[in-house]
Amino acid sequence: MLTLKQVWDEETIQRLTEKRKTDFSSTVSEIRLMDEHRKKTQQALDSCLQKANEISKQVGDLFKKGEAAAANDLKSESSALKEKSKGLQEQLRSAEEDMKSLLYKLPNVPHAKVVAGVDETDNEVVFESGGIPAKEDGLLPHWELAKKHEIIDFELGVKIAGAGFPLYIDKGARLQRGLINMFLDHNTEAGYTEYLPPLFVNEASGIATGNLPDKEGQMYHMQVDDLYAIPTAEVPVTNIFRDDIVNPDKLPLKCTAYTPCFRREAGSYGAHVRGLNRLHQFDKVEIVQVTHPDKSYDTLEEMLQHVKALMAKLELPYRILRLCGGDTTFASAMTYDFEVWSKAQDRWLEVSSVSNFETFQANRLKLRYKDETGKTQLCHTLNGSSLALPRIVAALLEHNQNSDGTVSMPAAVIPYVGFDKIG
RNA sequence: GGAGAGAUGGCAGAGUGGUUGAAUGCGGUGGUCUUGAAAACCAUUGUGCCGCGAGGUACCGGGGGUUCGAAUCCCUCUCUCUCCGCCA
Repeated sequence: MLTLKQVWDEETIQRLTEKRKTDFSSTVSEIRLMDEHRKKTQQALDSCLQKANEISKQVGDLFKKGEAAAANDLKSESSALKEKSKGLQEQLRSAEEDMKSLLYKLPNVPHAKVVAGVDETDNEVVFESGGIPAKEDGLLPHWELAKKHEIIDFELGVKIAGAGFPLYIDKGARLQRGLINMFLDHNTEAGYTEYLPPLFVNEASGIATGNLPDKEGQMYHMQVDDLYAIPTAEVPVTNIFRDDIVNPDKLPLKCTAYTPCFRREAGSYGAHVRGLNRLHQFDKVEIVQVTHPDKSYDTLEEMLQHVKALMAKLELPYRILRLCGGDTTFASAMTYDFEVWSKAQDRWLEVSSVSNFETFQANRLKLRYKDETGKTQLCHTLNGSSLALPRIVAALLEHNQNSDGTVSMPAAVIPYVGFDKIG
């Protein structure tokens, strides 16, 4: 959520409008109006309460002195004030609520470097690891390779749970486990602290990360206990720092966590969701950083390099996009997407998204630090996948298939999975 | 699932209607002392909102009520702990 200061700042709103190519002016002016109303109400309420407090003291004194008659006169005055304050309090509460729901409507302001744009066609390719490999005949898509080698069974997954819940078997299962370990090691070696968080979160956590109340339909909800299955480790990990005022000497905070991720993906069907392309349950290793505002773009760059190094170990063709304003996710100020090339599907697959949220998340989380002058300031938060498993596995299988039908493992993966070949 | 206890500042822990934003201890920060450190001593040490500021106001798990006045009394919700049962 944007801060009120940002909403009042003309330049900021201009950039928001320009970069996302969307007109937010009506929401902005509503918020500003509501903010002024809120301030006035607050002032009226405070002075009303101040009077009431003074009278209460006087009444106490009068009773002590035994002047009951005078005290009773003041009592009625106080009652009137109380009535008035009740109304004001109600006004203030509803003004604050209205303002909040209006604020929730505004997405983050893209960074100045982000290009203005509407959708993915405006995204910039900022890095390519070596170009798209030439087309070959007879390549099998990963779901056929998975079937052939009996390493992922989608039908059995349907039997047990439903579509989008694959069953990994034997080397397929070991590949998952090995990759998770490899990714986590890569992160902890770079100084990230490993967490194993709860896979279900309460409502407060969902609200703090912005998954609730709006995107409710995207998460699995356990009604009996009112818990939500996490769509990403970002939710529990970020909530570690909810309502925190951290010591600035401790920044940056670097966290990594492996979790399964659960997504309802309501309304997405068709050829593009085949195989491992889009699932209801998948595994992902996440990295999260909390930084000083001055450092967050250096950190974003560092995270980019970090994920690049991991991609290099996997030896897959990939590229990095810097998303344009309109394609940058709601909470993000700058996002880089990593995409691997799917050789058999002949298309790019997103495997990581690295974002700087600046204060957008921290504001809702109330994640702050104390600056040199002792004032509390919002931290910046960043996160990224390093990496999401399914599409990596898809690309890995397709990219490394040999003419005899077997699939080789990249050198860096072999010690983690304990085999060099499938089939 | 049954029975009971509790929820107060970074932590521990007082406070049962009137300068209590809250004793005390620990921790943190600054200082004195010291070659340095420790110890000791002194001071300081929550957050939000409104206000240029002085200052005001709110917050003792959440919500509601009683009262001129509530951390303190009442109702309600949530959570935590202990014992029993069940169980990886």
